[in-house]
Amino acid sequence: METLVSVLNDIATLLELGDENPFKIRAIQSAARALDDADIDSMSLNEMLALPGVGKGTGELIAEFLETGSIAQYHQLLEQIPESVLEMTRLRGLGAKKVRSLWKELGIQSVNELHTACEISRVAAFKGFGAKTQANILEAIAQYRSAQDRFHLHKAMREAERLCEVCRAFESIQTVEIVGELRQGEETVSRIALVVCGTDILHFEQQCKESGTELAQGSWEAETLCGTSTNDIPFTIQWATPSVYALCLHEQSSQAPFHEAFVHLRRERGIATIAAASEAELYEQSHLPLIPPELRTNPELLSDSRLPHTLENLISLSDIRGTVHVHSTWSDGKHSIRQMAERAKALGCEYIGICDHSKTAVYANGLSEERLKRQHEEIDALNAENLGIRILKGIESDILTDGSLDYPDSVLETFDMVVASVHSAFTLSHEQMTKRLIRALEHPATTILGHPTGRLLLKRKGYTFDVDAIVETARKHGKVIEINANPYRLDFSTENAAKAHTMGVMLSINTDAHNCEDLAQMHYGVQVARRAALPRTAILNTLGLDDFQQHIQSMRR
DNA sequence: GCCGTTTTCGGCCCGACTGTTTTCAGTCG
Repeated sequence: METLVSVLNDIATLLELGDENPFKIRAIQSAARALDDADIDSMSLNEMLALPGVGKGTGELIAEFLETGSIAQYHQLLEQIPESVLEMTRLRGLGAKKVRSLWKELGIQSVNELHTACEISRVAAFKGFGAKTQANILEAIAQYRSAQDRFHLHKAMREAERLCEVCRAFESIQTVEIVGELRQGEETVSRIALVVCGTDILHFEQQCKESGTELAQGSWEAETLCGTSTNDIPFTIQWATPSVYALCLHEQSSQAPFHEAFVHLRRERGIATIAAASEAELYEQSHLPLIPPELRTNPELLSDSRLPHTLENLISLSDIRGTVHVHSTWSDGKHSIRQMAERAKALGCEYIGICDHSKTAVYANGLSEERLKRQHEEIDALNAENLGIRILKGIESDILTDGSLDYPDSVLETFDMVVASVHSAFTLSHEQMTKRLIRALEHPATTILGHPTGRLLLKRKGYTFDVDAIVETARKHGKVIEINANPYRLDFSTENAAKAHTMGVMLSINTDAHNCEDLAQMHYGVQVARRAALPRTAILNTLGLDDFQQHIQSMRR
């Protein structure tokens, strides 16, 4: 979906492809950046026009977009430059300059043509490019294509919830449930899946047709409506009558082998009926405790003697007592410390750990030692107001290339907690990166290793290092490893989180929120932990304020 | 195109990394 920020950035890229004045391009990009960094959803046009970096020219574009939902200049540019050329700039490692020379001098007009050109080594032979670049392009294309039919959780979830609302408004529908990959907590999803319950399918079909939504364009396959949402995410809506609804929910919210084993077990236990009011009732009929969708993967779980214990202790969102590793306007966040704290409190948190970027992260407005002092004064003042939530002084310290942290020890001592993260030099060797992370974990000031692998889902693989050695170092020094709940990251993964827990390392589920809304993404991280079957005791931020503070203080010794 | 002043033009331009080059252009966070 085109947003104001994405259209402005596309205009800038198109101008760059057309060899416009670089300073003009940068001006548009910096206006787009200013809008992206600001909280524009709650801003008036005049407030947007007052942002630094927004002047007369971009101001007119913004006004046009707000009024018409589009920008004429964008469409004019697309008449001169094919959209498929613009698409090539989405490939990792290819910017507008390289794409322009491929397009203008080699006549390559699309990702497909670029792929062919690489395969016959036409690109490697071209000036400014070489064998390595060609190989990188092929890898970028493979990555791009594999990401094309998958979607980030939060984008699919937003669409799924909207489709649910549409269905809920139909008289023909009694209940609606999101199922499939979203409900099971996959890292990314290929489609949105809903199950709807009702008694009159013809009435439902009719209401879909008349809804004026994407449901009208869908096609029916048996009792399932298939289509594509306005954000180009495929969806399926399965129709179920009340008697089969619960079983249908179960089937659509489980891995196939698990569901088959479940049905088989029911048959073995002589359960003849398929009717049940809910999944809970299905499990009750089967003399089993309710297994949540995240764990419906391995059929062996059904006969696991530890199952009741696992389920009783399984982490859930309501166990979370605090949110640490969040950003504010002091670095690259959209909202102030006060705003973040108030929202966290509304979400039920007892404490919030403000961890803005450290000084090396210049592009993210990282904090100088001087600004840190002022930030700490602000936090002291806010805490003195008794907001009903404790604000902890934290930092997301860059782990420098040699594994050291970003401030001298005298400064590091002033924080309640330190999240240590890698933001640069991703391409160190396996050995060097391992050494780097070990050194960071060995620092007494380090509390949590942030987004440990550095992966960006559908975009970038993590850096390479010895996961076992890092987990072992964390165990040895009593350090905590993050499960970053941001749907672009989900880092540590379920597999790694399970490994860390097995090896005796605590994890912390952190949103890494850069604005108030993202504080509500905690549940994506909780899903990662639930898929790993982690108990609440494995998660640092299930501790209440006093225990949490005691724990992080004891880690320094 | 934006900005700011030594103010209506001229400068803007982080810094690390990569891959291509033999000194630098392009990309990215």
